[in-house]
Amino acid sequence: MSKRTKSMPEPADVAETPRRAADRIRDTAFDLFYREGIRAIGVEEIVNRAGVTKPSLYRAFESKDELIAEYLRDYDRRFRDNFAAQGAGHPDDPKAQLLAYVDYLAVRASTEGYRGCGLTNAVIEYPDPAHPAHQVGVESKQALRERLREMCHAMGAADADELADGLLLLIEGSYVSGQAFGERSPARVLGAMARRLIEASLASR
Amino acid sequence: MSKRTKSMPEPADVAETPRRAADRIRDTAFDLFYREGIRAIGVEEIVNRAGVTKPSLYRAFESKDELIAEYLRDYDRRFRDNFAAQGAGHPDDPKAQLLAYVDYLAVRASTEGYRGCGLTNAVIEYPDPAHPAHQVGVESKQALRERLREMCHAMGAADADELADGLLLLIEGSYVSGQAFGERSPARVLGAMARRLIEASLASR
DNA sequence: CAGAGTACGTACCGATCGGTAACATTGTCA
DNA sequence: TGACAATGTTACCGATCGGTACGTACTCTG
Repeated sequence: MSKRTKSMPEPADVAETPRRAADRIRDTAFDLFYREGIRAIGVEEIVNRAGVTKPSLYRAFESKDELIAEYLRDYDRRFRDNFAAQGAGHPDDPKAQLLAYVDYLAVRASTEGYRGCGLTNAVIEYPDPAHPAHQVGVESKQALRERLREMCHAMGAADADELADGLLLLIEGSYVSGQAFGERSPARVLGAMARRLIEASLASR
Repeated sequence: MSKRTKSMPEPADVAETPRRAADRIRDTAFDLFYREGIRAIGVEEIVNRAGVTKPSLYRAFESKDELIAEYLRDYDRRFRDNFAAQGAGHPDDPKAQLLAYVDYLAVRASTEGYRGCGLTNAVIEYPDPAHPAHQVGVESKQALRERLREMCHAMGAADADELADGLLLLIEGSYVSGQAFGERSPARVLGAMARRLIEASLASR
């Protein structure tokens, strides 16, 4: 890792600490919005912690609401990636893929300081359907529901849509319960419960 | 319904529109906090809608945080009452009591404009464990978990604690999903899923 | 080396936040 | 009638909110 020359900056070699103000803002906002809540964090705190200034924020983002929407779209992207990554070890086996994610979530939602799903939290923080935060959150949840339906159908469940909704309830329940119970979260039984619902659906085929 | 005499005011006969400023504030705060979110509502808006003034609020409540805690304690009280009321038709039948609440919730969480559980929402809005709103919310959830465990044990479930947590996940999932999906909420399958988990637990006895 | 364009900071805006001091008004009781 | 408690009125506090006008430093290009 040698110091790069001034005359030839390569984008890749400064990836550790983003040099662009917009990137630092994005990263800082992601962290603060997720951990502390969106309404709880003002733009002042974001720019302070990012080591930049307010005008830099408003040059890169139209408004705080737009920054929030950006954060949530980013969160959604990471979620989809992670959801896919957890099941990557089981190609063409939707049931195993689903259980892999569920088992992952059961652990993650039972760690101290867990803060749930950023998208779910956003929908709750912004109940107004007209607010971008609400909209992005809802769209992501609809996509997840659809994905679960596809998987349940693919695994040959008798009542795929119903099973998918049941699993969605368990998953969302794990998101929020993790925040209230910490290490002893009810989310620890998520895997067992998901298996019971799935088995019941596959048995009654 | 005759007009009461001035000399003998009865507490019960003015219940419709509370005359005391503190009561009006309490009722208005309950409504606004629940529907719009706690952080979204300022004390100014509360007193305006309640038709009172700010000093009246601060004569009755120490601070906004204390008013929030009061709101949540009130919410918890109503929740317990309602939870008991739904099962009141089935004395000495914990399974039927639980299913009665679950069936009630499935309908309520699938109505347009549903705003979930005020306590769950508060825990999400105030992730800081030191904040009274977080604490009251968590305490209420712990009590619910304990209640579910008792009921699952009483109905003779093989793994009562595990089943209780599974049902808690379904219930909490219904609270939050109702806000994202409205009428077509996954919460509509809550009853069917709860029954499957319960039957599985009772069968393996 | 000049000049353009980009990236950023200093300082400030009006509005609203939670909260309070001082005083006037009302209705209820003795 | 007169005391008391409850409420309203008005005006204000410092802090923070989201947002912006304007000046400055750097870098790339001619």
